[in-house]
Amino acid sequence: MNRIEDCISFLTGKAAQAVTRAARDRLARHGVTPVQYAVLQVLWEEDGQSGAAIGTRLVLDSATITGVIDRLVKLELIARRPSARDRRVNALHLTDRGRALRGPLQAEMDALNADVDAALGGPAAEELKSLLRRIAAAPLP
Amino acid sequence: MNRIEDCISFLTGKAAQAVTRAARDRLARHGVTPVQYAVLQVLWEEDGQSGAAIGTRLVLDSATITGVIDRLVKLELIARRPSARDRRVNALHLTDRGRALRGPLQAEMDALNADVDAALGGPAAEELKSLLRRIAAAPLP
DNA sequence: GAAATAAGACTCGTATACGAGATATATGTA
DNA sequence: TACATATATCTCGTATACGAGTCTTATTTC
Repeated sequence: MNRIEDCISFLTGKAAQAVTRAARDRLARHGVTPVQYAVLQVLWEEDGQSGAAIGTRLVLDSATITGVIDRLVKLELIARRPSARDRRVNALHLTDRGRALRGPLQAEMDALNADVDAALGGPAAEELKSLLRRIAAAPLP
Repeated sequence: MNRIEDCISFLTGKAAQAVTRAARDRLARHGVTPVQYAVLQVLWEEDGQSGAAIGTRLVLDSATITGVIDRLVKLELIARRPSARDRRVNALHLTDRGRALRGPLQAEMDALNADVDAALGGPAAEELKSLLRRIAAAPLP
């Protein structure tokens, strides 16, 4: 592998960088980041989940998820509420502002997905997604 | 896009996360990170390049490349040497230790690429690389 | 040649990302 | 019940990543 541009880790990183930049630009219009969006998306599906549950779903370390939640709380998009069942847990609940962002943010991300479809062509985009899923799940030694 | 797992930005990010983790584990045996490896790879090709040239090649902001170079200097793998031609520039030169890492580090990354080939199958891996290049180069609005 | 502009490197602030470790609480087992 | 273990969250330190701004030096333009 003589050229860095042929190295799989460089290629995946730069593809993610390009897509994440587009996502960041779109989401920044609404004051949130891509990872913050991902957490909100999980809570829009089911409110009141724990940080650990969200971290598992998004494949994020507990140290990382703590910081993301801190900033979402500071933005008043979610709130920590102690769980009655398990006193180690803070249940995460959307605020009204957090709920209100659902439509606008999903529209931005739908547009981004459409942009990628347009750039690659629909079948190639589906093929890419399929390969990305396989790589993300592959057990690399 | 109702599920975060179907969102292209999530998929590219998680694929990159998986591959980068494998690269980090391999490179950590030699005390360097994936981005530090990328900088070394560029210098192995041609020693004495500027930070700006490397940043352009690796698609890294000047703020980012400064930090990476700082750490490579601290590791004594490269050294900053003022350029005679342009006094704004620090030419970056490999040290003996930086040169000595070429074989071992390239072997690690060759092994990683082989792992991905094995996980996806050769043709699928080539197809993935091709799609990743297209996405990285796509002009997303 | 002087002024405007551009480019290289750097600093600062913020946001992931993660290893390591600390604390509090649950859970399983002897 | 007592103890060992596991889990949820958090803190700290380090490393990208990048926007914004500064400083110095080149280059362009008039």
